[in-house]
Amino acid sequence: MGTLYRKVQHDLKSQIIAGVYGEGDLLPSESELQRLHGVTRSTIRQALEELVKEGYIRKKQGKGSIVIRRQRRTLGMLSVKGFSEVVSSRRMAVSTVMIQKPVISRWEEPFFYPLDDLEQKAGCIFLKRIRCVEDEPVMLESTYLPNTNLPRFCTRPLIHGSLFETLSVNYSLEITRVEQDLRAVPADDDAAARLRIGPGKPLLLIYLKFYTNREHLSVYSSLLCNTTGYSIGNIL
Amino acid sequence: MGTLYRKVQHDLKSQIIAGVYGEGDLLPSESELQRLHGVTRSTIRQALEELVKEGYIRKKQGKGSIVIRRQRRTLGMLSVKGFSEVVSSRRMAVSTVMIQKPVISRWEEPFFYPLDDLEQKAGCIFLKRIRCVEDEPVMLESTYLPNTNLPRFCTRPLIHGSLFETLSVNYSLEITRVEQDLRAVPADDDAAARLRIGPGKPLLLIYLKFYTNREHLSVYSSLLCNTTGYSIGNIL
DNA sequence: GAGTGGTCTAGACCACCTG
DNA sequence: AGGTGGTCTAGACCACTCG
Repeated sequence: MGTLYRKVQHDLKSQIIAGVYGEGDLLPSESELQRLHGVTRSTIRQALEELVKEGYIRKKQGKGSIVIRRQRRTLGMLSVKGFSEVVSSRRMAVSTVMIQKPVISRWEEPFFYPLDDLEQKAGCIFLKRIRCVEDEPVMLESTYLPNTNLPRFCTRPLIHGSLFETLSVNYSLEITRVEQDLRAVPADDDAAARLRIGPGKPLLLIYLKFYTNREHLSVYSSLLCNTTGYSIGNIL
Repeated sequence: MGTLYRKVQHDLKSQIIAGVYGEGDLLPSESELQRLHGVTRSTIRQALEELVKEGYIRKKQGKGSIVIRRQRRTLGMLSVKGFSEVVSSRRMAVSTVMIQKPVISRWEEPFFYPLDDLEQKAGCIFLKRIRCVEDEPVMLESTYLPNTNLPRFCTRPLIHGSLFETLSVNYSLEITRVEQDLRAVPADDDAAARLRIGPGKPLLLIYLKFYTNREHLSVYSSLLCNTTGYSIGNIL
């Protein structure tokens, strides 16, 4: 933190995070910040420019620097939010039915994503859920994660029914990156029955790999989505 | 284009795109650019800063400003790269067939995305292309953009066959954000014929809205993808 | 009209890279 | 050692917003 503008940037960021300036508030004007920090306006402007890049503020000519809602990065299509969070923010009744509680099993062969040696050896924890909107099944989700250092994962229930919340709270695992792979496929008999549609009807198949802050521990999901009633949109 | 730094930015961008400075080349130093354009270094630096944001160059202290392969931010699944750029980076033979050259027409009713009044009034420029990999048609792309202040768009050919490059170079339009909407649908007769598959086969339908740096000018695309041979993956 | 951010000038010193 | 980009100063004028 040797430079002046970094110091100013850090100060302002701290204050925003601490709530000194809330969403929609104006930061002090550039000339006022200039006085407060005892530097020139260029230096202040550089600090503010960084905060714009980081998504803390936006600037409006003639008005000022406005604190904005800190929005989560969208990591690929689904972002890091879970299903419940996503759909419930749209005021729809969502529910999840656990078809297969977490169990230790083998990795399916062939698996839809290449696994490294350590993941392969560790074996697999598997669970399967149906996601419903307004009591209508819309998504069939199979999740796989390597069975490494996740004590009692299969015996304790998920926190708030959320996989990612459980991983975060119980095991300090945070999602860092997502890869995905999309295709349209005809429904097989099992999927057709569970999603209550005709066999052969088009389904959206999404393979997901969620990288975490722990090496050799990624979460894999395959989603089969009936998109006739609800399409899969952006999450911002 | 009133400002000096925009002028410098535009000049340099044109030269990079024209190949005057190729990938890996160094731009003239800031002090040299200062002399060349007859402005102060701050102005030059602001222009270069913009080019960094747009992904044309990166800067290295003690070295210079280095032209980089143009890779845009990943914005949602498809990123802002065009089709050619995406697939060709994987060493496959890709080609595009223009089915409908850009023409002025009306917006389809109903349109897949809500349009604002100005867009609605402006009318629509429409084009339709088939994307092929290894001479096999895999994607049917319909593109719509409001007919506002895009002189000679329909009469001039696309630069390198790329829509986004044309918008950037000829009209200084840059993509800022993308929204998308995904679903799986059965192929209709037209799509089935053009993609050489059976009618009713599952296709991935992607609606895209590309926001630009100009208000009331967004680019809309609908993509129909045959994912049996090639799935739609992440672009990083 | 007063205050805001946007642009621009003309300098200066420093940290970093390369020959 | 000489050139590069990184940081910073001390001014100036303009375009925009709002009361």
